[in-house]
Amino acid sequence: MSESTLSDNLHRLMHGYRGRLREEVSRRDLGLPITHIRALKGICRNPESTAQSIAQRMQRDKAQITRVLKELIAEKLIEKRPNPNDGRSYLLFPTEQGKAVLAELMTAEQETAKAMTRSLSTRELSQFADLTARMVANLSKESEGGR
Amino acid sequence: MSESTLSDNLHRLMHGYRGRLREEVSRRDLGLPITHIRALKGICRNPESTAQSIAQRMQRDKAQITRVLKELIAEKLIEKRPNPNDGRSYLLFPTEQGKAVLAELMTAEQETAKAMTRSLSTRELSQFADLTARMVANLSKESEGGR
DNA sequence: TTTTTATTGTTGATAGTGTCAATCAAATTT
DNA sequence: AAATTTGATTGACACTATCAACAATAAAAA
Repeated sequence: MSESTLSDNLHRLMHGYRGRLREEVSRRDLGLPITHIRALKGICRNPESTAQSIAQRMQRDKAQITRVLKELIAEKLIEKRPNPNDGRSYLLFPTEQGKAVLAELMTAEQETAKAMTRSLSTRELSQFADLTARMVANLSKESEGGR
Repeated sequence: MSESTLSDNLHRLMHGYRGRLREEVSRRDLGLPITHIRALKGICRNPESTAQSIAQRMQRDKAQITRVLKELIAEKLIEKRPNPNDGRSYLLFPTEQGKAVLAELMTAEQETAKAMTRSLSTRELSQFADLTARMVANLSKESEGGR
């Protein structure tokens, strides 16, 4: 039995993490879905962000990103201005309110991570980060390896 | 910077994993969504399964489970029979076809896991499993700890 | 036993997420 | 100039998650 608990463990972890984060977020009366949070974070952290760059960084469909951005704009957490270097695209900036909200969101995220990793040592945490990153890399680069 | 790549790493890993698994599954012309796969797996592995037990094991909403089961039944991968011990519930059984499909699905899952973990040693793999399980446990048990 | 409460499964409603295809405008290449 | 590519948007749809209400049955309390 338990031939591949890897899969189930991943699902459980992700589900648990997202649920807990949502709790922390709504406890602070920040009614933002997780994708919106991640997008806002990306925009705050990376100046000169465009819809395209956010989509790439999050590895999400650009259609999805367009909709998320539209909602972030509607809630006045970000704004977009024409990109002086490319008439097709817009640069994305957090508003003051957006920055403030993100700060709270980051606190919520840290609380969640803290609860989730409360029994892990620093060493184990960095091991986990390392392993995760390597698996992500394995999944993205297709061409090489055993195929 | 990078205060909490933990969150993003998890998202990326999960997204990558699910995408890859979906690929493997559809390559084999098994048009099953991932939740359905997990439910089928649970039913095959655990005799005497009920909707309730599946929902608990997967930590999913029972409404969601009801719908998934309905579809698995429609595709003749499982069947349900009245539970002799409880007039409210039904016992779930895989059909022969269901068992056959699951076998293929498990192959797909293993291929995916193999690709994802191709650069990890056995030791690292079990470390990862251990850390994941501990985090899941941290998230489920609320009461104790620092709160 | 009768009444009350809890559990199992179902349905409806709605929100969030992911993917694909088509479109328009601007940029780039030919 | 014409053709192609790219950035953003929209439409359509499938998948996933959550909540509330409900009927039937079971279990507990009175």
